[in-house]
Amino acid sequence: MLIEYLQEIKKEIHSHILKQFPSLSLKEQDIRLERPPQPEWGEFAFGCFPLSKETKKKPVEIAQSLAEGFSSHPCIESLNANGPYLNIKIKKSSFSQIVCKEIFAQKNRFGSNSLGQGKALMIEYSSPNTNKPLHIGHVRNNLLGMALANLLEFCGYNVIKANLINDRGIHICKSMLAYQNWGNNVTPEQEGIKGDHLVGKFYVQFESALKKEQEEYASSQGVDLSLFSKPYLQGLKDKIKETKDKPEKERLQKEYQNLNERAEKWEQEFLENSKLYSQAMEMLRLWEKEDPEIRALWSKMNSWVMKGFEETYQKLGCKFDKIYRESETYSLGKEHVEKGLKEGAFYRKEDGSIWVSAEKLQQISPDAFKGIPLKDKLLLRADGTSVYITQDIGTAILKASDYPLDKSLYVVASEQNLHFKTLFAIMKLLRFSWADGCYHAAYGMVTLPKGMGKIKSREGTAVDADDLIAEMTQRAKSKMKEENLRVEEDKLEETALDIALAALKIFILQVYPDKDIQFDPHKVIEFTGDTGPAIQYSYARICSIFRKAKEQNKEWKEDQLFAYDLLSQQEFSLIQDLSEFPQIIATAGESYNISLIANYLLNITRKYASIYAAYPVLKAESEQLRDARFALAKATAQVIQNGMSLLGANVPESM
RNA sequence: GUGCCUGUAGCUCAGCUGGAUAGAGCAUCAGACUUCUAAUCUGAGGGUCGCAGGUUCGAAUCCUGCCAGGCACGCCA
Repeated sequence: MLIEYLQEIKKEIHSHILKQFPSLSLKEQDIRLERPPQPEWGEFAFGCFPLSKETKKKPVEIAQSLAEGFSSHPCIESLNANGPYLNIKIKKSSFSQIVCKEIFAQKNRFGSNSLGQGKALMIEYSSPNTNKPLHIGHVRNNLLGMALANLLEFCGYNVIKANLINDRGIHICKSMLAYQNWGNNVTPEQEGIKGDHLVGKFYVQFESALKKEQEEYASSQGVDLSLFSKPYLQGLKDKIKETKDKPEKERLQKEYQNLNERAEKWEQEFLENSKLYSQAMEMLRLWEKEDPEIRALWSKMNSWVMKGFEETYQKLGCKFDKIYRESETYSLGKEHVEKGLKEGAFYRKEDGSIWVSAEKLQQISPDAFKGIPLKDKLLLRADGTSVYITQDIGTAILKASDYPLDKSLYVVASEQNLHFKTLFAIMKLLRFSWADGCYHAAYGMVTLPKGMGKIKSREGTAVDADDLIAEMTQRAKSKMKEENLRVEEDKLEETALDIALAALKIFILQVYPDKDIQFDPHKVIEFTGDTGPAIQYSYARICSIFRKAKEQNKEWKEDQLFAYDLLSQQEFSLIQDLSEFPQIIATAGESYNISLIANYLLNITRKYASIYAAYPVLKAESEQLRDARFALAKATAQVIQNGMSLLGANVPESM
């Protein structure tokens, strides 16, 4: 077994050190083996720095003396000193044998572990609003969520994938109102477009009508709207920064503050006078009162949207075990807020609204709120209607009562960091034992390049998920036709989609989750270089080798001892990379960091491509060498497949 | 203003639990298809790791301060 083998090497190094320096307090688990920068130097390296203090010798001397004093060991070929490092050369043949044998034996389980054995974990992701179609920002969420779910399942957790549908609120009513006003009772079927796109159209229509109304109102009041606009205010901000003259700077700052306040006030005033907005609010009230007509429209439009989402989910490979709807959880949230009030966790203001105090939050989670000048948080309005966090409280409690959860992950953008800190603290205040298992798996935004503003559906700057996938699939298809077409006609569509999705998934998942991703809608996601298709390409070429081998009657069976010692340094180095896959998975699983896997796959793909060009399998100089290369190819393909499947990407056998 | 995140090659990103000469891809230039799939490979050029201090035998990595960008601080969701 691989783990035992690596342990054995550590053990030997440890005991070898103690032989020379018996008085050391060094423990076996303190031995950290690294990988030398040059493969020729060896497979592992031990830096002698930590021994220097106790032995009162220089690391260089220690390495020297350790190398000289070594005789032999079944796994270790030789020890060499190189400066302060003790470089270890192992018996490559037996190591390769162990690695490949393990991969062949475990197949698609290779790399898995039992980190989460016996633990139930819920992962909530996607969580869409039912008023507009999914865009590139949602795609990042969906891909991260699905990949995390796969990864954690691979790490032994019993994973429950949940989706919380945001199907209630003023934004939903906006689309509904637009449909009622201008929709002429059209259906997605009549229009021939997906339901989410149709509803999204009405949402945009509402927003532009509202904007028009706003402009009209402004001119009737003699207000210059351009002074309140984002670009103008931003320009003023930039000017303040540039201004050196103090009095002038202060004057500008005052002007900025003044304008900001006026803008806010005016916005408020407009909404109070807006016919459209008050219609939408009236609709929300009717919805809360369960007005049958409004509820019927709501159900109809929601089902259109959900049907549209399901199509997109299916393409992206997103699956869910449990669907929660905000419309079904917010009243439970209200109940628990009332309960918390009775138990003294919250307090009630004179107007009847219910709050949690900043002090209580700070007390229960001091670390989370360290240094933050926290304000009291509203949990329930005076009129008894719920706010955003009310329904999240309800949903969290419902989740834990539906399943006995050890961990509960929320895949939500990092802009909501404070919200989740607050939510989790409230759960602790309500003394739920599972509150400590809650974790916000945050990720950065998908942004447009500088000067292009923000991604916003209602302003039409969003990159639509369906459009993007369709366009990429089209490009993959023409690319395949451009090459020698190696794919059967009936598999063309499917393969093109696989390639497009792999490109999209690797593009997004290779980036460290905390980082923002800059996405230029005018540039395409590439298919060449360090991309998803490159990983698939390596896999397809390996499959091709085995197909050709079969045609040429070159038999190969994996359950043999191969002459791995004939392999080149470069090839052996790849075997060592493959042996590290389980460790990558474990680290990724512990830190919820998907990008480690994507980058690992790109790394081994690059190495394999180089090996592919330099070391032919079928035309190897000897049969023994050929068989060893078969083994390496097979093992590489298996690891690529395992890694890609965690990222939710398919690997076609030809492309 | 306060807090969190980010700053590495022209561009997009790895590396960050301190360790050997800071790595890829794209773009640029020069090579390689009668060869297991050229969506590839080989090579070249390209870096004050935001800046300044500190800790250390050793810092892209840890600490402090500053600078720049993003986000949050709503009876919006």
